[in-house]
Amino acid sequence: MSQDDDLATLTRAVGHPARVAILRFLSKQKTPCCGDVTTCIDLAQSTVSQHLKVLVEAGLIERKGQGTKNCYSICREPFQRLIAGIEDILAEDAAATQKIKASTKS
Amino acid sequence: MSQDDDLATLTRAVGHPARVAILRFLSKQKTPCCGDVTTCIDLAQSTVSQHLKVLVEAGLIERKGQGTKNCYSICREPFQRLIAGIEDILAEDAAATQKIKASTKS
DNA sequence: ACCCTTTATCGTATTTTTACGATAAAGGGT
DNA sequence: ACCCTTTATCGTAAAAATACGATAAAGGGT
Repeated sequence: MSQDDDLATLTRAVGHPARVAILRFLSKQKTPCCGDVTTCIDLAQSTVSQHLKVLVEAGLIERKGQGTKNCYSICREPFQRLIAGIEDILAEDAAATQKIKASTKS
Repeated sequence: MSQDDDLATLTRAVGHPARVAILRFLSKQKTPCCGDVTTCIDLAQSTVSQHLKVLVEAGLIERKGQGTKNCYSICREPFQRLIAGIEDILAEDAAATQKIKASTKS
């Protein structure tokens, strides 16, 4: 997977109000189960489960099956990768500016 | 617009490989026009224009109509907002950890 | 004035996303 | 063993995203 695809996958997974809310909730409440999330999100249980699946498949969260109660928790690494990807885009801007400055100076 | 909605809008706008590629290109090449982007992206001109529109509407890039040649450039502020939003989610995690540590200690 | 380039928009088809209810699987408690 | 809770998955309907060609608008050059 290219870097662009990776960043697109990560941002797309975050890119829904319900999923942002879920991520924030997971961050506050450590490893809550699906039901905990559902009561806080005002969406059907199946819909919440689907959003959780999207986040798991993107690698942003992790499922820990504890019997009948599955718990979820945030994975920090992909978020760092996301931030790094955004910063990388902005950095290329800075690099380009640098180049222009250098060539103007000479 | 809530903070969650804002972050969702920003990440959703980034969340497509073509748009990531466009953003990266805009960052390297300062204020290129639509045609410049089109030749680099291998998509129809109308499709590229549509992607540019998505990015403009999210506020991530800016259009500067220079007559028949419209030029685009990156807006840095919303990217910072995006990063801040992600960091905010992770920070709540840290804050929660802090709380747990504090309560365990007392 | 004329043509040519550039690019946004329109119309449209296809695919994907989103949401829900219903159902099934999987344990936990008694 | 039985029921009850929990939750993923299936089926499905509606909405949104994605891509393209065709077209129109808007200047630039001669």
